[in-house]
Amino acid sequence: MQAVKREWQKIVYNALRELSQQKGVDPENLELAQVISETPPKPELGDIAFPMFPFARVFRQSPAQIAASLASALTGDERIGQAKVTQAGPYVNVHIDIVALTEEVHNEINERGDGYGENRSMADNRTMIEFSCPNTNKPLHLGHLRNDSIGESVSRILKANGSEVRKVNLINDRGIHICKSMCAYKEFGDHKTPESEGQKSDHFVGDYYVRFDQWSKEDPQAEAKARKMLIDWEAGEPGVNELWKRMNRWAVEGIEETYRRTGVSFDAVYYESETYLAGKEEVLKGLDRGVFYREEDGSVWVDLSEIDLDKKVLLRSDGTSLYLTQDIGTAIRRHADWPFTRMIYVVASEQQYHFKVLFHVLKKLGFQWARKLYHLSYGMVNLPEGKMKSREGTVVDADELFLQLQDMAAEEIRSKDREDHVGDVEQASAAVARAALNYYLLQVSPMKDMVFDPRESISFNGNTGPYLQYMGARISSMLRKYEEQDRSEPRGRFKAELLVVPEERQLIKLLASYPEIVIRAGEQMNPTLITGFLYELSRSFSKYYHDHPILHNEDRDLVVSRLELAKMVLQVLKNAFFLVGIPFLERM
RNA sequence: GCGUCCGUAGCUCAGCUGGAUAGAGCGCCGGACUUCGAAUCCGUAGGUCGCAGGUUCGAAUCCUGCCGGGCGUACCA
Repeated sequence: MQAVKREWQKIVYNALRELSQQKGVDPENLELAQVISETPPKPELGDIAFPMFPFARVFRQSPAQIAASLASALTGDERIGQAKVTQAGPYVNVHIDIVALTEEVHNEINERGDGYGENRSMADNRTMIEFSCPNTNKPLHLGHLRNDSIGESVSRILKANGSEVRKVNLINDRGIHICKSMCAYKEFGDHKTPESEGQKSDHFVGDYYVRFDQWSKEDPQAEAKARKMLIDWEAGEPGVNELWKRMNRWAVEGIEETYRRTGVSFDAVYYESETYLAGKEEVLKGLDRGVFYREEDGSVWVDLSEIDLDKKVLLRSDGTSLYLTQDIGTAIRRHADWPFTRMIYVVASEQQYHFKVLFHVLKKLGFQWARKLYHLSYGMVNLPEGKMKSREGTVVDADELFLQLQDMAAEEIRSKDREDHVGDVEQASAAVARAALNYYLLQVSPMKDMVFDPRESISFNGNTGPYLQYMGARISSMLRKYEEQDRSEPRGRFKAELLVVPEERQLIKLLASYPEIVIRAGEQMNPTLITGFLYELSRSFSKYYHDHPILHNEDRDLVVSRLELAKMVLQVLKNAFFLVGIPFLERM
């Protein structure tokens, strides 16, 4: 569709130049960039619109007059082929040759299949993208789910644009908060295990983190014990190390199970316990080179006045490192492991300051790639009742939420008497839950805070993931019906010129625009463009097949032509589904 | 205080590089199943696009100021 627009932009531009010569206006006053293409507000008006406002001055004519001259000049011109050009007020409207476009899109989608929409615009990119980054003291919550959805989706979108992509996770497996759950387990664990308690292992660990909180309120010694444990851990004390390994394994295994559930994966996993010392070394090197300075108490600082910020500690007075220090080490190590052309951090907006500082420090250290670091920040997820607060226990647990959605989906399948049709109810309901979750989370621009309404997200009416899946399942169902039909009848042939109703025209244009949507989503790193497109395509098709029978037609050619259109829609739905983590279902 | 992001219908959100009467979903009210699965479709009502200026032929969109809100501004992560 973009190609068609560009082509018309040139035709209109050339026609304008010719017109200018007739009027005795210097054509050099006209620029191609001034010829802006738009979409008319109503499809009856045309497919592409060119406003004539910018040319009123040079022509010393009203935009409407220019539009009228241009439309009549182009009408009958052989350059426009089967298309039509009309004037509507100050606009020149083009009614494109839809049959040609239909044939083109049909060929394109059939040839490229799952690859339709992919392009090579980012072919020279090696993108590393970090997301999720859980702590090993508690299970994932709703905030992580938004992070994961965005990270996974953006990764897929960048890949679709030709970039090489490496998804990395950074597991925060050390520090005082990890020691707290360990301490509580040591105190109250009584050799229990997730197996003995029949509990998901990360939840098992998380419960001890909560237990520590209670404990520290009753016993002032608790905090001291945790601090002591951190020192022992850093010293490599065997008993502590043993406990740490055990509990981390439980936490990580549980979290990985959640990833499998929600459809998230990584190409590489980093552990802070393995990289935190590297940061310290880098800071000390920077200190030697005079990039940083040392205070009297021994702490190491960076002066941020160059970026209008204050100053920041990089190493504590006792020599231990901080979050920022670790991230410095991790970044350097990652670039050494896999030299990227750019790196994206998917992290909540509350850490904007942190990344501003981190990127600046890396630049100061002289790393060229530091200018290619990007913080993809996203807003908070709130509940209809208000904010999630861990202290008040209003944090929505990821597993709990997912299972709740899955139950609702299963209930819906049962209430519609569809168990026999879907086969494995559990699998189908899990797929529906995934669609509901990912679509709901990716519908909102990442930057914005959002409200997650569990009830609305699990609703199967309206603008939801399950609705989109339903569209895919319905088309699949039609295709099956057609295959089951009596084969003795002669099959029809696909004829683009039979697809003439407005809804078909609309669908063709949507299908043709998909590749440019993928490009824009990639440039902006914004899955919203894909979710918006998906909804529009689904709604258009839904209305279309509701009003226009596909299989029930006398004309066999029309049946095949409409069926081919349905197949195209299905293919594009599938392709876009993949980019936003909606599982495709043949039946539901 | 400073930094940063946000402020569009009762609620949740779209709105491409500024362009023709600002769009969806939910909710409300009212229609459509002897025909491809009604998890659907159609229609009605509902908006001074926070406020005030500015740039422009034209502003929800760009600029400035104000008002309201989120987040940050730790030798926490």
